[in-house]
Amino acid sequence: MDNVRVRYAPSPTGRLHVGGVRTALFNWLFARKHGGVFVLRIEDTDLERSTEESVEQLKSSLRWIGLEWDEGPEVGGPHAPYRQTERLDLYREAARRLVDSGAAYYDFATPEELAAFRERERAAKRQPVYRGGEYREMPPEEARERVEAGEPYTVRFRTPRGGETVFEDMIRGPVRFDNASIEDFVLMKSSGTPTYNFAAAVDDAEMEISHVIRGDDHISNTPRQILIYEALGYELPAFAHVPQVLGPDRKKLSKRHGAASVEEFAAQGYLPEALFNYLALLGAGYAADEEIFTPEELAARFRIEKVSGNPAVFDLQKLTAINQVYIRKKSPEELAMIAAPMLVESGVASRDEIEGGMPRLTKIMALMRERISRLTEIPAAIGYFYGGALEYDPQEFEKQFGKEFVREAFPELVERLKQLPEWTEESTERCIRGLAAEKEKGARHLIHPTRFATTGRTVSAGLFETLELLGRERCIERLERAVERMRRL
RNA sequence: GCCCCCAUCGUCUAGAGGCCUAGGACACCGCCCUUUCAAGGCGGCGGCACGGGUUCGAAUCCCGUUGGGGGCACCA
Repeated sequence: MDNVRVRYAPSPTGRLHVGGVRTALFNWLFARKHGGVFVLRIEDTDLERSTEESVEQLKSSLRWIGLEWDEGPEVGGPHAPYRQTERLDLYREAARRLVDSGAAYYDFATPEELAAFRERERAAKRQPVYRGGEYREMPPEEARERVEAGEPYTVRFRTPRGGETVFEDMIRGPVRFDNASIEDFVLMKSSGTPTYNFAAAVDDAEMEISHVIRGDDHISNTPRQILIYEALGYELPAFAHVPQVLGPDRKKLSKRHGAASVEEFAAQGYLPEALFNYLALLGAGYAADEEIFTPEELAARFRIEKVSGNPAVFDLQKLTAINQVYIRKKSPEELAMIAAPMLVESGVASRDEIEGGMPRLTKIMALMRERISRLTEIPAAIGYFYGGALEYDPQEFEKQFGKEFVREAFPELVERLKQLPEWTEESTERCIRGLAAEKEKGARHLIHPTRFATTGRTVSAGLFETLELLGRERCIERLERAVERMRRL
């Protein structure tokens, strides 16, 4: 396939939805696979809802997840500008051509008249298909006069009354629509701005987009855009409509389901490469033998015709599982860099403590990296490596220290640990196992209370490596406090 | 209501008429490893929506039903 040019064309009316990223992702994958160009175009013709803030969010979300565009805002390109509000002349010019050729006409009906028409049709149990009423056949000279007189108007497409418009969807095969069901849709609004269908078709044609890959909510727009392409004399692109991303209730994924935008997932501790990998897999029809892939591998294996036509349910648990895999793939150094600001921010440790202790933080992350599945778990998971005395859950404390053997042997253990000439994983292990052996008890009888006393938890990484990283002073202090408290039981 | 799309374990999927006793992954449940957790290993539970055709043979092809999704704007 040569000269592949695809595009992602969001409207900046909110945060980037994961369904949107997935569509962008498929475009990107397709472009990479075929050595093509990935274009970003901002569809901001809805002046009411588009915001500059959304444009920025869109761009930063796309970059965060690793979808750099080859042409588009900021990076430029041969078809600049890439924002529809900066391309208005193009649409006006195209509209003029269509009116001149008779493919479109001026319509002077007021919104009230249109509403009345629709109501009448519905009352008569007919599907309202507006055909421009008297204006469709108004002599061009008369229409032009009224336009020049300043009367408000829209430009409508003169949809053929019969026949059908068919296109070959790369995912679904042939899709057909009766022209009779397509009304004379608006091309230019009375405000002088183009409608979505018109702007999208003109831009896709002018930007020489070869494959239009977009959400399946656009299927019913496709025949209109094809009609526009044809009337303008452009060669048609290929189309592929990818399904939506649904929540567990099979409704379109939204904030109600926990998170729906890229920013929300980032805030919840998901790694960009994990979201990328998961979303690329979702409904893409990759062979199911493996599932952890780099973007390059994903691109090499991507086949648009394998994409499922079926709406896919977003599975947070699976994303989390993949996230865990990617966390484990990160180096301890990288994780320490990520963890540092989180620890300061959550008040777990002071800035000085972190900055002076990066080697130690790195070791901590090496221990903890396979025990967390989201970045946001870090502060809570490693908090006990910082600070002094711990809070103990009274019930659990009693469970751990109420046993006769522990009450007898634990103070002795603490004494011996204090005497240790060096404080290492090996020395503490020898000490604890040694005492257990002397008492003819399994080492776990000492290991569990020691873990609880030093970490305040019943779960942690291996005890001896944890002790070493915790440091002698902190451990002894916590152990002695535990002994004291035990005596008060 | 009308138009369009879709239909394999709970979820994502493999499957392009015989390789299917329907395979994998996540989740779930056991067992193993073990100092707890995690990771890892082994095993288990669980599905072709339904009804008609076509065919020697259907998860695979056709029709219908049901179900889900989307669209029917001077929104995109």
